[in-house]
Amino acid sequence: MIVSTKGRYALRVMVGLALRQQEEFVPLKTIAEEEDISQKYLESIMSTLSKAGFVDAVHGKGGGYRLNRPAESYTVGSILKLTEGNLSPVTCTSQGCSRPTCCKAMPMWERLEKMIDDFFEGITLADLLKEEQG
Amino acid sequence: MIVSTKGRYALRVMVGLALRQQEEFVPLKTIAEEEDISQKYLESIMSTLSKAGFVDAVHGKGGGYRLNRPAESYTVGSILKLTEGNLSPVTCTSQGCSRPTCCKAMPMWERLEKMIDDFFEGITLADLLKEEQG
DNA sequence: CTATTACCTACGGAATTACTAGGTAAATAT
DNA sequence: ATATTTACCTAGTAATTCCGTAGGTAATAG
Repeated sequence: MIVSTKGRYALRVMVGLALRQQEEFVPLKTIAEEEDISQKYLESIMSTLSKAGFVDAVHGKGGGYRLNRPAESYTVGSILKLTEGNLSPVTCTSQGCSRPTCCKAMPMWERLEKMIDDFFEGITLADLLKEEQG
Repeated sequence: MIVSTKGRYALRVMVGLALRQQEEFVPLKTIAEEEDISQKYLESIMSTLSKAGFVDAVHGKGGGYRLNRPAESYTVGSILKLTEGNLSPVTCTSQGCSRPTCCKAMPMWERLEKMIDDFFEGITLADLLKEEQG
């Protein structure tokens, strides 16, 4: 599997924040309850998003997190790459091939990786907001 | 990651067998040495391929494994699905979504899964044989 | 009947994933 | 000031998956 819970949670949280635009700061506790994610686990995810500058964070009462850019400017790819590390479908492309001189499959893996990257970079948070719910 | 060593080894083995067409039976030991894969680990992979009827196997001297169909008839997708179980990029599509009624990302995951499936089903062992080596 | 091969069940170590525990620091309200 | 509310930090841990290993049994050929 390419995308673990960490990346999927991050995406859900970002969608949730995008629904509020940049109106207000939303405390972690509220996000965790709304998204039904463990508060403690969510901390580490928000920390990643905050350090990377994807969200603004303020301490104290009335504080919390909010987006600092419009939803159109966040690609799904950027969020997933940040939280997952990378989106390589095989270690061959991310960590090198063990048989570089003879691997017949390498060109295929490279094409696949590019296809997946293009897919995720072509979708923004704003696109996700438009989706019909299941 | 979508494709683990198990699937990648299986693919390499099948490519190796395809190079020999259906001329001869190749013993596991030979395959393991050529592909530099642990003999014991390879056993479990060959067992999967054999049970699924992807290869013929015969015991005893002069025995081993060989393809039972032309290389064009094996899609990469069929080999990887067999050995990996599934090729879902997220558990949401393979094991169900934890928030089916409100997940904005679900349509995206479904599109991605289909894209990956189409990709792998569109490539055969014969296509891989034509690839230039790295 | 011996050598060579595939086949089978079970176990084990390492890495990754998905959290949890317990505190500190900053901002605000009173 | 001080209490409350929030984010931030370091560390640990349980569960799962991945990647193999160990040790045998069954079939085939010479």
